[in-house]
Amino acid sequence: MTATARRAYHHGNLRTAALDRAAQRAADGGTGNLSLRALARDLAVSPAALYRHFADKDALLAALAERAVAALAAALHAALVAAPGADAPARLVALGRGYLAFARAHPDAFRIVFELSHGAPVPSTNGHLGERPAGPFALLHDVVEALAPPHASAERIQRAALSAWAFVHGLAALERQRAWRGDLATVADDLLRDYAHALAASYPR
Amino acid sequence: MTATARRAYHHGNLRTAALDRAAQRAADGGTGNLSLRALARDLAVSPAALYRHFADKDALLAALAERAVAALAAALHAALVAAPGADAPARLVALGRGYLAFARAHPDAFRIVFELSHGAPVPSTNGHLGERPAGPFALLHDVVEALAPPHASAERIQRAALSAWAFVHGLAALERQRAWRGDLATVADDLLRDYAHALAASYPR
DNA sequence: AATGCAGTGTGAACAGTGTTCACTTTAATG
DNA sequence: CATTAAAGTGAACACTGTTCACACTGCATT
Repeated sequence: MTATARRAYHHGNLRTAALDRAAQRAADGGTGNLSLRALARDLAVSPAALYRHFADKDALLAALAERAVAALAAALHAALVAAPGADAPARLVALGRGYLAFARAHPDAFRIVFELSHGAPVPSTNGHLGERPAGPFALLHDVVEALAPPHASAERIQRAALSAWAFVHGLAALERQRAWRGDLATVADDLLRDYAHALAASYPR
Repeated sequence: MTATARRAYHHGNLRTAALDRAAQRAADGGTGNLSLRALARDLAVSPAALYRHFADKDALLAALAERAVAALAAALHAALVAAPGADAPARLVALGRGYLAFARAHPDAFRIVFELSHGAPVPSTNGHLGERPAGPFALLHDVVEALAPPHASAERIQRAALSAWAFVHGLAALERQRAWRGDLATVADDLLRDYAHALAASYPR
């Protein structure tokens, strides 16, 4: 936004170019195959040049993770928008499907969001997932809230949202490592529906 | 088991010594800080020596993962044994607690099991998690089966077990990255109980 | 308009890495 | 005892992340 984001001196806005290329390079080959020197080579730039924009390789990865979080949020939002008239359970299912689809389509982005190489603090769900949620988790929280009766306590909703997140995230993680012979995708879809209905049914009591 | 496992020539059973040291080194500092050369230095051995026992660094990591899977299975088994007279839901909760406790106590081992550096095939739950389960998943499968009524189809049990695994795994993953302010541990425990009861309640229908 | 000056990029260097290769040592086996 | 295959060595190669003194660039100030 300052002067950095618009145009640069020699190269013409490195940083974003570096991030683009890095994301592209991570897409095939994984995060492990990402080397600063190779990246610099791709950009026809000295290896040291990158250090004017990223303090560290981890900083580069962190910036990449930030982008990935935004992309995930956008994907989830799109999934909700694509199902406009649906009731709350259906919206929850749509959200879960979007989550799984994102994890499937961008495994590298998904991975980098949820496991910053050195186990760093991690923005994870963007901002702390605890109280006033923001980012991807906010969408889930809202849907879960809509699913709950009006008298449901905030804490209960919070917990339900966390539970749902854990469930879908677990499915994504298991699916990513092919821990199920045959396509776990369709099974996951069924489980997703079951979960949403079970959650909805759990409230009247 | 052949001659390798018992005793070695010069060093006295490298490989296991290397794995021990590697596990210990991964315990503090993470898998990323694990370097073959440093490992060789620790063992007072030439870097090339390790290549007589591991084709690759990834092979070393894979062997480490294999160990971790066994350790996880042992931990889960111990968790079950520690709750002898409990009914099925309580046993399921015990299993989940054991899983989370393991992920907490050995984050490195947990991580290496579920994300082999380069996204390799991954033994994950030991053998394929699909049909006749073996390893850690087998324990879960049995408990879920005990929870279900006799007329429940094998497929349904299979799915329920997968669902439970995904849920607990998701909790572990979220907890590992502190995606919840305050201790997610106690909340996770509650959610675990809720889940077990909800699963049990879902059957009569 | 000339002059600073901070923002960018360079090139060379350092330490450390995974991996290979020809070589020597070792212990068991015929 | 001689052979042989396993086990370990040392040097080398091609990389990597990171740093440093330096050179360039364009904006702002005098």
